[in-house]
Amino acid sequence: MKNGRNNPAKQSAAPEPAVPKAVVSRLSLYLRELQRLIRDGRATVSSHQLGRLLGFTDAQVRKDLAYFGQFGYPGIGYRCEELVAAVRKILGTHERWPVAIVGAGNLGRALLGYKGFTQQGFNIVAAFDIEPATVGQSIEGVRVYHASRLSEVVAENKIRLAIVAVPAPAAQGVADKLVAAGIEGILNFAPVTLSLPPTVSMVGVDLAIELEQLSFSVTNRGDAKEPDAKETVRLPTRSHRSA
Amino acid sequence: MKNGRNNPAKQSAAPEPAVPKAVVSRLSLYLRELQRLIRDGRATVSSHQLGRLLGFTDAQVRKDLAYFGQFGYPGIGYRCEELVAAVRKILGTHERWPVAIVGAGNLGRALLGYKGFTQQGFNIVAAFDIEPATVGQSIEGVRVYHASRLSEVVAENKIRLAIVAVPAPAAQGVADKLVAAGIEGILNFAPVTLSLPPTVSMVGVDLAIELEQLSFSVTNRGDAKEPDAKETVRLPTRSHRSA
DNA sequence: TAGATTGTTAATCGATTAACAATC
DNA sequence: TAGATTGTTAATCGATTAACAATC
Repeated sequence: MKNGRNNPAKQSAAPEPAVPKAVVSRLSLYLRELQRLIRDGRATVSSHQLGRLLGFTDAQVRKDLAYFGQFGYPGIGYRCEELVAAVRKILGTHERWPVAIVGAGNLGRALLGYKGFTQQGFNIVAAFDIEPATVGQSIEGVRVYHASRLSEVVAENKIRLAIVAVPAPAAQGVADKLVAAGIEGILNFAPVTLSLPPTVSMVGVDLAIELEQLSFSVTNRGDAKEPDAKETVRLPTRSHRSA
Repeated sequence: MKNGRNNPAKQSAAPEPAVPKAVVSRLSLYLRELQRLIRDGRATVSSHQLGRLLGFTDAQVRKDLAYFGQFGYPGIGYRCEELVAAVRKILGTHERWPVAIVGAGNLGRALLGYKGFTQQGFNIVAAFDIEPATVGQSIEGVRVYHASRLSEVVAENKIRLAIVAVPAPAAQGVADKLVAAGIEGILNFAPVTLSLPPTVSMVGVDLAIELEQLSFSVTNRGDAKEPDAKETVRLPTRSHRSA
């Protein structure tokens, strides 16, 4: 119906609006909130309610979801269970992902024991390090291999996602090995910019940078919006990277 | 010179364009890259070079910096040392921040030992927990107090920033106590939306969500841009939350 | 039915990019 | 000087919000 007429140039393969990164990020927040609503016994939720919980407008919630299909019921809202299933399918977490972690130090060990991964559909199935004292150990039930066995173990376990938790100077080398091993996505905790081929996705989490963002907003207070302090109710801060 | 004429309506207190959150986030990336350039012995860098390293345009780099002043030299570029000092001042990390951490479990302990915080101007000076076995301990040289002593210790040490690393169900309660203690900014690792007064800033890091973002981009591959594969050189992935 | 709420289009708003005079 | 690069304004692009017919 749409895109059919008056566009003789491009024939097949509609350009597909391409989902903005920000939309996907909010999708995860919707999912988290929906799961909590279900735990609290809620059966349905409106875009207005869901938005209010996260500090978004109802229009934004509907628009975000509309990128992927029609999930709501006019007059009713969204059925929580149903929407959770839909969002998980969109995000790809309706099936479990085996994940590798490189670096079993301070941070790596904490991540190995993080329950949230398991709960949301990720299983850390292998760890890698080069410390002789660490290699061969089993941490939180996960075996630590020597980094030289990366390709082998990744292939054996059909691992597509990896977490990098090594010191900054080692990160690029590790990333190169992960790419060579066929890894498709990297969650990078090392405070460095990684050079990666465009075929590999990356999400970076720099813990010091997160604190810097806080430092900035705490330092520059009173500047931004203020005029409309009409809301008496204590509203949730915008959750993920707000401030 | 600017804003002087033809604006008789608003008299004092110029509206101040208000810095977009995305700009501040890139500022941290510029800082990280500049620090590496200095380590590599570079004295100056152009907006084009700095942008290239991070996957931004030169115009964006200049525009971002222009929000805060004039730091460059036409024909030369930016002096790295000088720009680092300027950016740190903007972010507020030219002075050290004492930070509290609540939750000395799995993740909390890892954060207590994280060197990156110290390097970028943050000192974790106190930890809090409620586990009798943990309270009283000293971890990585940081004393663990009982959570009931929050207000007291926060005031004594003039702590303005706190890290929340407790289980999800405890997070809101902890946040309330932090607010009551006068904390101004919270780095939240608990996978929940916190309700906070607008006077308190928050940055949220949900580790499972970061993996979900990866899962999405790895799942939806081949969709987005592709047409211009003119770059043969392996360019850095956009560093912080790219993909 | 009246009330609630969706999906979607159009209007608004904001952020990025291009372009260029000024400067070293 | 010619070449490089800034800071800034204007043009473009994209994302958010408002509005509303369709639906339950």
